[in-house]
Amino acid sequence: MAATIRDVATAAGVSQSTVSRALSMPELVNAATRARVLAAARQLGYQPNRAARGLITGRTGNLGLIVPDLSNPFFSSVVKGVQAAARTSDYSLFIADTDEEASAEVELLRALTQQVDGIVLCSPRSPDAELAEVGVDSAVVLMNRRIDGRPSVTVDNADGMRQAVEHLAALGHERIAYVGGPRTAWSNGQREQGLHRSADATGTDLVHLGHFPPQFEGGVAAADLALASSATAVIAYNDVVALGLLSRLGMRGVPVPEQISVLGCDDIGMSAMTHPALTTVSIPKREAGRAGVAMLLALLRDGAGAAAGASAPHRELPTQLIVRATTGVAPPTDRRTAGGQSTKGSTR
Amino acid sequence: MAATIRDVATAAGVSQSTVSRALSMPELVNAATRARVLAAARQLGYQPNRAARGLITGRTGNLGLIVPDLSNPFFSSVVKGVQAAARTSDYSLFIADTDEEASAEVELLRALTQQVDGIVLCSPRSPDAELAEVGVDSAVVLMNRRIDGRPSVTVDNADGMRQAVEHLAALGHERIAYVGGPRTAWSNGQREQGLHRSADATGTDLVHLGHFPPQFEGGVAAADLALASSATAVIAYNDVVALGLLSRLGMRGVPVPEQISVLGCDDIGMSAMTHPALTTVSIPKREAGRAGVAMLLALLRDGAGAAAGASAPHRELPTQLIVRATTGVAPPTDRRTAGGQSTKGSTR
DNA sequence: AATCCCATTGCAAAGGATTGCAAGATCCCG
DNA sequence: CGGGATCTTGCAATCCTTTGCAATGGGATT
Repeated sequence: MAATIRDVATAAGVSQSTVSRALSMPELVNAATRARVLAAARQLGYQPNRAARGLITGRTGNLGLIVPDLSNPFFSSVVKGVQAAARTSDYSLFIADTDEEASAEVELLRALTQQVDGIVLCSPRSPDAELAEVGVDSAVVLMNRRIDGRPSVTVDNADGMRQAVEHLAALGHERIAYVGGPRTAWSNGQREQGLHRSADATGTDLVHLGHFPPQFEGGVAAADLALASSATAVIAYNDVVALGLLSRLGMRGVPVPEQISVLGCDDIGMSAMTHPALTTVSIPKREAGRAGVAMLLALLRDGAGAAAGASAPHRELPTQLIVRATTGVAPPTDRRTAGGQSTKGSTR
Repeated sequence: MAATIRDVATAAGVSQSTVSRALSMPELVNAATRARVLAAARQLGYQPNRAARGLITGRTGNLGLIVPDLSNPFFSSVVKGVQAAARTSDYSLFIADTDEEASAEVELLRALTQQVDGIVLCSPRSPDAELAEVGVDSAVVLMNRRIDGRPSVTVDNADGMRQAVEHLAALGHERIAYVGGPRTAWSNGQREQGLHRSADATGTDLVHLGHFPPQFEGGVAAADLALASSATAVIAYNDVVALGLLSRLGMRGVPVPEQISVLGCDDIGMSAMTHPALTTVSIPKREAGRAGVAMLLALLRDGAGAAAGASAPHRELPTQLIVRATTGVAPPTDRRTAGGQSTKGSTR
């Protein structure tokens, strides 16, 4: 049905090879011939068949992206960055969502690997060991996860937490609660480390409330624990969780930030729009997506094998605290546990 | 590098054709031979090269999905439905985001068309005419848009609006404002029609506030107009816009639903989580995604050409009003414009 | 004028899988 | 035991491009 290279060749009165060259290595063919070929190609609406090309060149012109949850605004932003970068480089993008299931990751990785030239694996939940054995043959860039010897793009989570803790400490908070994300999320580990270090450095207490699903409901569930912890500030694993916190706090009539300060992470669009607007550690999501693709393409250019060697490229993007309205000066000591009293939980 | 069908053939001591048949038409080959082939294939980790297969069969095993904005929760839900359905049918999915730009649609459609067997085009913003000339060669299922002679999946927007208006009328509202979505969105037109019809039927006034971007900011911008319109209830094009409305109303200190009721559309996850929780017209998003894929696959099975004929399949999914907390009885007449007084705009 | 070079172009071989056709084997029935 | 039907299996063509190699022809050099 569609025009093939033969049709173009016939129409232009040349051989297939000449058509092929006219299109992909223009300097090798005579200007006049090239013009004739291009005209014929345009007129027939010719577009090279990517399957056939892929068959012989061994490259597909496709990239893959695997994320834990497309409906998480953090990931949609990353996706947009990846998408934009892929498109400007003339690559098409396969996107797969694992629904936060670690087992789906390797499976998808395997399924995708043969149809793409490279994969951006975003925030993988699988243990290092499983990840290690996959994707050795195709280029894979890890995002939000660092494994020795593998290319990766990360953000400086620890520094973000440092900014957050210092901000809170400066406001007089002495006891800070952390609502943890998935145990399997590398970035969660990073944040906890940064948190502990900064808490020590500033001499503030850090109470870890546990691990919660990185969703709104997770925050809702954590809110009461936060209140009962007698902390005057809560840092959430991400903004969505922070929104959940805010929601439950509002429901219980706890004024934010008067009684308790709330701080998120990611800076999703929604965060600026709540009341009060959420103070958060901003992550350059789109930029991360773009960087991932850039790294992938560089890998492909230099030969994927080369990168498997000792020096896997790594890029770390900065984070930035955005102070909005959910953080304020710590309440005077006597008011500290006032709001939490309605629940009969201990203050610990 | 990877094992090819030849390797398997050699290992199993049969010809390539036998391997091919053993894998894709098992009943045609002797049980013993088949077992031998399968063993060899498994042992070598053989996976058929999709490009090569696609070259000869003319099918890629891929589907495409085009949406206006991946970061809109409505679309992420649709994506999830499409994704799930595609995966269970062993298709891979290309996803493209047009960033709400109509021109990107045809472009992407064209680019994608050669790499996929079929495309789900979700909520296209392009005019009918442009859409008509594209994708005649590959199967395209329209979603949230109906064009004669083209397969489509839609939801019963008009009925959703009927439910909304009747709900409000029953609560005593006599003047309802509508915050319109993009002029180019088919579903917006449908909603307006349903709105007018139901307003007439119930004898309520309908005031159209104009067209706004289908984002949070759109709702923020529309809130003041709504207040000034002296309507006692506002229906928003979608939930995200409704959230924007709520935010701005909150900022102005207008109590919802005491002074004004707010009603959204889509039922995105967030809607149930706001305070007060948003009354909305729920759309079966995932189901729509699944239905789109199902239709696409049916089309492919029956030969895409056949469907181009007179009877393009169409499926309309129901909508369902979900009453939550942002709608309440209309305020008594004397209070009607009270809250709006702080702005000096007229009550019209 | 003979030689050599270079630019340009065509031939034909991949690349990996599917599939129509035909051949060989097996089996049943008369 | 012969003939036909039924299973199995292999051969070889085909899908569309890319690309190494060779051939052609003209121009420049000696």
